[in-house]
Amino acid sequence: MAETEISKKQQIMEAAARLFRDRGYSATSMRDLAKAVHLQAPSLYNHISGKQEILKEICFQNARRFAAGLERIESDYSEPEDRVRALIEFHLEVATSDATSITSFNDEWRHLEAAELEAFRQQRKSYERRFRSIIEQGMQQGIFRTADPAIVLYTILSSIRWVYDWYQPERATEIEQVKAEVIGFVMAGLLEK
Amino acid sequence: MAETEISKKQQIMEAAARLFRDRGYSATSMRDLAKAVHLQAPSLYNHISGKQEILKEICFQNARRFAAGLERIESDYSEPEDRVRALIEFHLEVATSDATSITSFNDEWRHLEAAELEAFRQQRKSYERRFRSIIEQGMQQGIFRTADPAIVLYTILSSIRWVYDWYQPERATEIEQVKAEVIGFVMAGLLEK
DNA sequence: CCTACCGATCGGTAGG
DNA sequence: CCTACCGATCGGTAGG
Repeated sequence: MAETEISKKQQIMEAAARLFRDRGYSATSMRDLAKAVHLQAPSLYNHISGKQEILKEICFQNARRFAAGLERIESDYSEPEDRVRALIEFHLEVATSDATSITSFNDEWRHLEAAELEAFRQQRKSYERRFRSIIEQGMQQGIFRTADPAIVLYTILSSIRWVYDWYQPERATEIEQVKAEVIGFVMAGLLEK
Repeated sequence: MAETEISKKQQIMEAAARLFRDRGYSATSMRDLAKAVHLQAPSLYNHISGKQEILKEICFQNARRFAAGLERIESDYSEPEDRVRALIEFHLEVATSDATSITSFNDEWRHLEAAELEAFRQQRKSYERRFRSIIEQGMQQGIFRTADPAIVLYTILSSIRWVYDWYQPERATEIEQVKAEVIGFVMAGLLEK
């Protein structure tokens, strides 16, 4: 049945994301993964073509998600300040709504094979370039403090990353506070005066 | 000869740190490591007791380094603002002087075995507690903006981390600029007004 | 979806 | 410091 097929593949993908996050791609065996979804290892191959495919899907699915988010924010807002604020909020939203998949995306992409690794790097580079040009615009307009845009970009992106490792669903009540404070902190570092 | 023994072990440790950074602990085989230092795999065991020992040494050596740095800064400075500034500069100095070893320390410690993992987590927790209490002091004194000290701590620590991944020795001329701008950015987010 | 099984590679030891 | 080699485990296939 197509319906159960899809659902089982989804289960496998989610279990894989969790295992990749907890142990890393290389330390996760297909037998570990099979156990997590109550299958024997060979049965996995009825749903997926291999370990590498799982990683590929996780990485590129998230790359598309970030590209789409950036697209949306660029069309919803025109001021650099609003755009950066929305981007930080977007990153934090993703971090708290789908933390497991994102930590694979953040940390395990280096285990992609050569061709996919290259494509992934290019997509990330493109994302960074667009984010950076928003920062540059804000500096040119005198809204942001003048600084090296690349340094500012990486500092902002990194400053968000701890949330992926730290966030647990039980802390749901705190998440709005976390968002507000991280945004406050970063914007204070960014804005002129 | 003791002298050559020490030097060869050092070569192994440095090659391992580089491989762990590039491929991760699990994806690095003892045969990879042997090749990097021009030995056959079994010969490694004349210098080290096993793969796990290498990771243990990298992680705890760096834990001691950070503990010592914090100790020194706490005795050299008394004002929270000076202490935080010095801590950020210290992290950036370590990142640029010994990037390979530190990325293992940052990312590969989760592959420590149970007993060491527990000890490592405790040491890190202790470091974070001391750093956080400096932040709390600054807030109580009205020097830092009032916020959740834990959120501020993790945001600061993360905002420094990209340098480990990004820094390459050829960029030595830029490093003073990177330091100044990261410190400027973070302190602007932290300071009242 | 399973059992049976493949060749490759793993960390590490024996013995010199 | 090497050759020879160990048992365990890896990702994945055959065949039903």
